[in-house]
Amino acid sequence: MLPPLRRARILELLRKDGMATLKDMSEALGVSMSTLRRDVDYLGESGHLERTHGGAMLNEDRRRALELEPAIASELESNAKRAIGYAAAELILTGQTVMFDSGTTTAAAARAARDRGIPFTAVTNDLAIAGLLSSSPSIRVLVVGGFVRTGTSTLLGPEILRAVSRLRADLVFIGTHALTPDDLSDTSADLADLKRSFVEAGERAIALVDTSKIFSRAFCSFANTRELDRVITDSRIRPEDLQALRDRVEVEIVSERE
Amino acid sequence: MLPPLRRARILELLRKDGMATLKDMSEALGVSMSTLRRDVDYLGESGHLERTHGGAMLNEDRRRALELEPAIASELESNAKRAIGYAAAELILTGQTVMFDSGTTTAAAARAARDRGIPFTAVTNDLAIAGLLSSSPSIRVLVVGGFVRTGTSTLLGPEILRAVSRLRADLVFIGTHALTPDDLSDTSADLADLKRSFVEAGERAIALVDTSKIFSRAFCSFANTRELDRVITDSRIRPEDLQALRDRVEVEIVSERE
DNA sequence: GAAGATCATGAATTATCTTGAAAGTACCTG
DNA sequence: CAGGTACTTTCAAGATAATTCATGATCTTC
Repeated sequence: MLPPLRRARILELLRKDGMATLKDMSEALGVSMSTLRRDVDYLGESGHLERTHGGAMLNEDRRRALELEPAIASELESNAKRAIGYAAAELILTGQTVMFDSGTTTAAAARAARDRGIPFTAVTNDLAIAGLLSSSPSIRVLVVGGFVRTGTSTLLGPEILRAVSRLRADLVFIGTHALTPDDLSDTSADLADLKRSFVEAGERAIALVDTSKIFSRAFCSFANTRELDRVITDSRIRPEDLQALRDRVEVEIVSERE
Repeated sequence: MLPPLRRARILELLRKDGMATLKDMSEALGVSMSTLRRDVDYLGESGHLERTHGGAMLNEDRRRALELEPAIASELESNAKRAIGYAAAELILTGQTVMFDSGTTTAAAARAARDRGIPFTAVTNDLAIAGLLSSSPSIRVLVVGGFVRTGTSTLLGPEILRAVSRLRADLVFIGTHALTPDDLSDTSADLADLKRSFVEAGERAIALVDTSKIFSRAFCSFANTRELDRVITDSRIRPEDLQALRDRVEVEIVSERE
């Protein structure tokens, strides 16, 4: 069995329950623990899954489709995402206006920003982010109106484009489905249009990217990396990718703690 | 059992009652006190729960921020509210546009409407209502943008007034803080303005009122009872109040089941 | 087409981590 | 303040992980 196939089947196994032990997987695939360990470590470093002692579980984004309990989802939120969110929140100054694109990485930034306790104005098209921020009395939260994308907490639509294009923000946090050294892209034209308008509305645009998304390409490009003011990602980025990216834009690498 | 799963299940247990003893949890999960103690301490340090002597409880702030829907599902929603919501949802016809005012009673109507499974378009200024409707693929959900009222899931502000005044709906469900035979009123001018625009935007306006609110008066009046097409309330209304109300508007009394 | 290099694999060894229990300490409660 | 309960610390056993090496397969290179 070819290694890529084996790795695909590991992810397939994980999709069943969201997590599995190494022992179970080695038996299911008929390979030795050594080989399986190497595969799982590889998939962990590339961000496709998360290692745990004795097993592995799906990457947060891939797990989302399984719709676990929110409390569980939050506990399983990756350290990388938390660290990226924390670094992003550090950039916010008192009184600024900050836009949060829809997504889990930007949600991590929103949570970290809330926990910093400084007053600022937030603008978002994500119901979950709005919910997170609403508990803090020092944060003014503006939700741009639009249609809910079924099964998600994202707001979309022409109304939103108009609303966003009228706004100016000091800081914009953008999530992305895929990032290459050249551009950022996402899965649908709707989303791409919206993210495009977010980038344009901000004085500074910061892309928050976890490494499972890095250097793949999705359907619709929505921004050039040179337009960004910074990319914040985690330390699992490959050195050669980092170099290619640094030729275009300032890159901040966060270290996952704990 | 993998450690992350065990920790997730601890949070799951806590979500049921809000708190639990270490002993109960160790038995429920089938792990030793030592292990459980380590997990609970870990979750305490990461902010997911609060330690107490002999047990643990869910972090209150986190509970609300994480999940908008379960907060409504809990005791907040009385049987009366459920019954009112059910009766309201019965009024919706396939393909109609329905506006949901912000509030727990209207949220009950939204939930019942979602569970009926018929396709319609919903308009709301409530994050929680949008969240619970978004899970149904047959419902188009439009969120009117605005500022979040701190500590609630209500959207407010001038943008929303403009947006609502441009819309037309077949049906509008209105919650109210207080109801007299003459008028409906609420606590702040902002809210009253908004509810006023909701009433005007709808072909038919239906007030959903549970009896704890009936026949009191709040600060700002926002509509005359004669403008309403119907009031839905529960059977605990006093007979003389019911009579006074029926002189002005059609009243539907629901019986609380269970 | 053969010799050498490179790589993937699995086994064996050693190191590290997790777990549960035991012993001692601090803390609530009556 | 006495008795029980919960907490902390420590340790040993088992499980998991990292490291190393031998083997066989594939790929280069001549």
